[in-house]
Amino acid sequence: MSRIIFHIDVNSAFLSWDAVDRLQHGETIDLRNIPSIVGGDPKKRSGIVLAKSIPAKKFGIKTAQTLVDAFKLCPQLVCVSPRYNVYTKASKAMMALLREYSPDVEIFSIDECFLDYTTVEKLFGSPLEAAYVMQKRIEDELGFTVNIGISTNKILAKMASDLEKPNKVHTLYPHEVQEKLWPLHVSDLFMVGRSTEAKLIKYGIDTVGDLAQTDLNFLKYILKSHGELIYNFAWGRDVSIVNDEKYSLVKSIGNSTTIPYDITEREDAARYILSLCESVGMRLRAAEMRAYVIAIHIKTNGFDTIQKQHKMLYTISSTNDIYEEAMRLFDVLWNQVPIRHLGVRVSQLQEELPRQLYLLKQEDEKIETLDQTIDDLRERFGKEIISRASLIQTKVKSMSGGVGDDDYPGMRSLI
DNA sequence: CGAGAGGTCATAC
DNA sequence: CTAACGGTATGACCTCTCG
Repeated sequence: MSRIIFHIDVNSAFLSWDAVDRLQHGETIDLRNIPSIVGGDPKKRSGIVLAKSIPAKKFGIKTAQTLVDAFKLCPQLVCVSPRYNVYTKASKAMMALLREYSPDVEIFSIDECFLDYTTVEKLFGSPLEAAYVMQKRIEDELGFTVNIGISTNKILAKMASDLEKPNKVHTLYPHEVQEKLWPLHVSDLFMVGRSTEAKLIKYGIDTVGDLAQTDLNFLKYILKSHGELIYNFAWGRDVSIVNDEKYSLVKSIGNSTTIPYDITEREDAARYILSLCESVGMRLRAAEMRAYVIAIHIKTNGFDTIQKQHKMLYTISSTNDIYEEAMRLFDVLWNQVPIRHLGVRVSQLQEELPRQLYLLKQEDEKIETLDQTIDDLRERFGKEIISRASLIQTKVKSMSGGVGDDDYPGMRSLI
C-alpha cells in the first residue's frame, strides 16, 4: 500500500514573512527584492544571519554567517531584527490552510511540515495538481512562496522539496532516486551534518550514490546506528509516518545566551543564571509542567563546553527552585575559566497535577503564588514590566537571550 | 548483567 | 591574533554505579 507524502517548506521563511508584514503595514520596499537579511543584533558579538533575500545570496551571503562577514560582502546590506511573533502567526496561518486538505499535517519546524495526501487524493485530484493549488493559495492569500516536494515517504518528499528553489514543486518517487538523489553531494542528504560529512569524505564517499553503494556494515562500523539511518535515506527508504502530534509533547525547556564580555566573577554569572531561570521557569509554568532534571551549560572563552545535570527526587517549577539548583550545579561545575556563554535547561518534565495532590510547605506556596503573579503581570503588560531586584541596575536585561525575548517561548512549543 | 544517572556529541532549523 | 556554533530541542551512545 503506497502512500503519497508532501513536504512543504517556506522559501527564506523569516525574510519572506518579515517582508510580507512590512508591506501590509504600508512599507513600500519589499525586502525580498533588495540585498537584505534577518539577523541578530550587530552590536552583540553573537550576531548571525538567520535568513537572506535572493539578492543578498548573490553577494555570497550565507545563513549562519556572522553579521561582520555579511557586511564585508555587501556594505549596503539591509539587516532587520527577527520578530518571532510575526513569524509564528504566518506559520500558523499556513499550517491551517494546509490542514484544509488533510488532517495529517506534521509540523516539523516553524516553516516546514509534512502532509499525508494518501487518503484525500480522491477529493483534491492528482498530487501535482493539488500541490500547485496549495502553492498558489498560499501565495495569493498569505503573500509568500513555498517549495513542495512529493513522494511516497517523508525523506524523499523532504529531499524533493530541496531540489530546486524557490517556488517550485518537485517529485522524487522511488524510481527517480538514482537519477535525482544519487548525484547530490552527501552533505545535501538530510541528517548528514558537518561531522558525518567529514568522515564520509575521508573514505571517498562524496555523493549520495556513493553512500548507497557503500557496504552497510562498514557504515555501521564508522557511524554506529547513524550509518544505517543515512544508508537507508540514500536508498530513499523511510517508514516513519506523518505524525500530527509529534511536537505537542515538549520534552525539555531551555534558555541560553552568549554574554557580551567574558565573565570572571561568580556574581555576574549568578545574575545571568537568574535571568535564564526566570524565562525557563515561566515557560515551564506556562506549559503547566514540572521538571525532575535541571542542567547547566557553560561555554568558555576558549569555546570549550561543559555541562552538568542533576535529577531531583521531586519535581520543581518555581523560578527560585530552578535558580537554587542551577547555582548548586554551577558552583560544582565552574573552575574559574572565563565564561562566554551560559545556559539553563529543565527536562524529564511531568504534567502539572491538580494542586491538592501536592504536599506543599507554606513557603513553597508563597513562592508559587509570587511566580504566578509575576507571570500574570508579564502576560498582561509585557515582559519589561517586572525585573528582579538583583537584575535592576546591572548589565543584565531581564528575560535576556534567545527566542524567548518576545511573545513566544520557543518556536516549536507553541505552534 | 541491566537499569538509570550523568555526560558528550551530532543534527536540524 | 586568525577561526569558531547563535539559540533551542532531540536522540544516540558512552561510562559509571548500584544492586
